[in-house]
Amino acid sequence: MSLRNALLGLLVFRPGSGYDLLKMFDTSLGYVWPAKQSQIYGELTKLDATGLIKVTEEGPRGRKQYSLTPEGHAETLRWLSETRESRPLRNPMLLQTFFLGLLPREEAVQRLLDHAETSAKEHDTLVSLRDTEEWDKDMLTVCGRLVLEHGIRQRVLEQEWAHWAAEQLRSGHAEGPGTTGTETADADTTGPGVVADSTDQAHSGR
Amino acid sequence: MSLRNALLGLLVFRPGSGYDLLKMFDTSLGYVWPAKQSQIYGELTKLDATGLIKVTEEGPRGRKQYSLTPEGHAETLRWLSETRESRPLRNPMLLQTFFLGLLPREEAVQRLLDHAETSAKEHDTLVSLRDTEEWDKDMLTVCGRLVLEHGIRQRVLEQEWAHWAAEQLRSGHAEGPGTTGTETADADTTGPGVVADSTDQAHSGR
DNA sequence: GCCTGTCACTCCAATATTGACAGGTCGAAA
DNA sequence: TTTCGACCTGTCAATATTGGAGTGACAGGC
Repeated sequence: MSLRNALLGLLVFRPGSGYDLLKMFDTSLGYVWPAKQSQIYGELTKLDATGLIKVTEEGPRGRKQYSLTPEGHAETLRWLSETRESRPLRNPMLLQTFFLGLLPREEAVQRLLDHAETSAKEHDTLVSLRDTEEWDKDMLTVCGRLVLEHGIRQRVLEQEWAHWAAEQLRSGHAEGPGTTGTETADADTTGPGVVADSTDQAHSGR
Repeated sequence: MSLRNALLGLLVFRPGSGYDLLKMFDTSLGYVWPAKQSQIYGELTKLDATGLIKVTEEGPRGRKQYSLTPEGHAETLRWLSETRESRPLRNPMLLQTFFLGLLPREEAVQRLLDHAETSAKEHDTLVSLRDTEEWDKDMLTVCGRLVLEHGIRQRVLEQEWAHWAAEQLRSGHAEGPGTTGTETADADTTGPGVVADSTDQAHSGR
């Protein structure tokens, strides 16, 4: 539902074609809400049908320039004032981290360090983006910068955390299933009864 | 594709039913990869069909206990070693922030402060979770703690950032479209020609 | 005139996710 | 004994997202 609002939001500032919007997603908005071309065009069609935007001009190669209708403008303001229910965000990296104990310790550590390095690179990219003047051209300057700053801080956090986590594992409690060799894929990594079954499960043991 | 791996990952440690897994998503894994009941059951069926897991036991109320097959175990290890392509994560909060300039300044500031407060609450929840012993029962202790720590640091970041951002807006450059009244929903908030059109757009002006 | 690159849109199949509904079992308390 | 609150499984429609194919128009350089 938010792609829709992202598009409306962009169109508040200036009318634009699907292609224009796509470019903006690629260069800026996509950092916080990625969207593919097929999704953008599809959503624009729907928004047009709903009456939140309309075609105000047709250009060279079938180019359609969309603008907000008053309803679209209202909808955007409504959306902005709406209370967000803070649902947890999907994070593939953390998901993998959750199960990192299944890898041999050095590999697990390496994975974390890789993450730190990736984050460092992204950090540098964002910083140089911040310090560039061109930026003002296609970003919604003030608030765009807030978002950018968030990204930068985020990358710093990722690095610090990853190094800390790697250290945790290295100096780690010997406890982990840790060194599950790649060769023996035995099912009883944890052994039986590691976890006390809760309530009803006692049945199945019978 | 990752829900699948999340399920496999959980099943490495102990066999379990859809219901068991659902509970784990609700209490732990769901913080980094939310999933609904309907999705979990569906995915389990698919995994069973693929041969990555199998039913090893049937319990009281039609309960089916799934276990990993050797293939499932292998798949999990493969997934863990796989290089993640770091795609930007969707973040509704940042998306809204991007367009916060459309709200009157005080409201925008308030939104940010609300976010700080929400994060503070979540922070406390996570901290108390960390300091609880029961935690060890259903979490994959070592790595689970790494993930938890990430969550805690994240919430600290959110608070710091939100306060910083709020300050930025408050002391802000008067420039912003800022004080768009709620009453007059006029379309020309930005006025014409704010942004220099790039390349091809010149056509449309003709 | 031809070629290449960019612009610009449409359509589609596959998969992922949400939200809601439906239905049955068991244990314990009232 | 009934009833209630877990427990436990499923299905469905709607929507969101990904990834790609296919099409044609226009501009500039050769």
